[in-house]
Amino acid sequence: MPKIAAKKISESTIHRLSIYYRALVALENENYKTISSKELAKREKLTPAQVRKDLSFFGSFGTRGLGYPVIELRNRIAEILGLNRLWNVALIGVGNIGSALVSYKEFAKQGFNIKLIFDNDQRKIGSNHKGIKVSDMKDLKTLVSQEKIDMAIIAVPSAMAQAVADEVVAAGIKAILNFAPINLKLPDDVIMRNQNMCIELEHLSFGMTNG
Amino acid sequence: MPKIAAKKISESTIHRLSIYYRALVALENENYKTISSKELAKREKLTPAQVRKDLSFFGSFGTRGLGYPVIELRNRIAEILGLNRLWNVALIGVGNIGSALVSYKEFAKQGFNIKLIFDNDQRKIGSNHKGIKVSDMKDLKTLVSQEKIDMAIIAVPSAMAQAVADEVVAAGIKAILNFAPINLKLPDDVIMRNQNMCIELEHLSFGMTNG
DNA sequence: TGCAATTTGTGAAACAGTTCACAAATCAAC
DNA sequence: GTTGATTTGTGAACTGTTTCACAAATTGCA
Repeated sequence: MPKIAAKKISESTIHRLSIYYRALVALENENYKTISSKELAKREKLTPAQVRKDLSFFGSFGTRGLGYPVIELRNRIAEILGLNRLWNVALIGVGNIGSALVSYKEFAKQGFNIKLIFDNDQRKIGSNHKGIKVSDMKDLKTLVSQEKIDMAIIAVPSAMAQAVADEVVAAGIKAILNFAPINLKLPDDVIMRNQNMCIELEHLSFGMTNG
Repeated sequence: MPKIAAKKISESTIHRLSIYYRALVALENENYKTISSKELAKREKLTPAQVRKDLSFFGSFGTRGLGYPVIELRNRIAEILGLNRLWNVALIGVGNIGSALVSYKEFAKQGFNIKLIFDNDQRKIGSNHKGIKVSDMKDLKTLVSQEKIDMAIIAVPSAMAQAVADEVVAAGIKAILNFAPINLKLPDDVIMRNQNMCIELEHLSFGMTNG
């Protein structure tokens, strides 16, 4: 496996890598063989220099005078992002958000495979969601290690989120996507991303108020 | 209404404002009367200087030696973010994500009121979601102006998202929260935020791969 | 082969965001 | 009041990110 991130890669570069990846998938479908930084930038409302700088952190896979080979670059970015493998994901909490996520096709398409679902509501435990039986939270540790879970998605009410996060960490999971609108306290070796839908709406309302 | 943003406020500051807002609501419930930048920073894993700098863009509402008055600051941030009013929101697309959003209580709690739901699937039109009847996309323009809609949430499949966005813009809406994983092309006077859940998972898989 | 056009890769410059450090304001105690 | 402790508000320094600008590589065409 190639060594990456000798220099630290910025959050924004990683984010744009995901954007490039999607753009390249689209370009492949449109039968492009190569793409220049100029054109790629135009499509995604970025600058050509930014595209080149981002990609240059990971090596040089373009051809001067021609651009980047679409398929090769798409593969390379997939490799960098860790998308050329399957990730086993456990979903904790099968309320509104949780049940939407089970059916969200983009996850599976990118190799994120929701393998286990947990809840602590007795009425939900045992029920079926898209072919997955909801398990009891108390079996978390056992099942997570049995099923080799890599990541957890926390979609429980705010009040329970920290306790759930602690259990997830205790079960040995090192990556968490958190939908609860609170700031989880976690050990340094666990990576976490927050997905707070209200904050995005608030960004819009800020824009409308102070435009 | 007070004039804000003489200097341009950065995206990150706006984002942190939402974080401060939540922290202050929590502090109010814990009966804090004042809070120092030091303590607020500690709670949200930021630096005291950052907190002070962020708040200073909007005036000075702290007391030296004491800190910030919790209720007053919470109110002021609500005002800055535009949270001291109701926003009428139209939801377009009532699939997995869409129906989760209708029931998502945080929206209503922050004054984002989903007033209309649209879909183009005949089987869904007329059906009820949390007391809101799903309308036909072809009535978008009429209903949006009738109900004084301020914002749209687009939760339709990627392939339809641009066409839907065009209709939304034509209906006079100036703010869009987009859940489709594509880059919408919009006029300059329309503000838009993307909410792409896959990208956050990819960020985690990057972290796990290159940790 | 040679020449014009194109486009990458990358140091350097410019810009933006964060942290530092300290004067000024306030508080609490005596 | 005066003193000592605390904490804000903010220029200045610093750090990180983006953009610029150009040499080097490659293509396509004559």
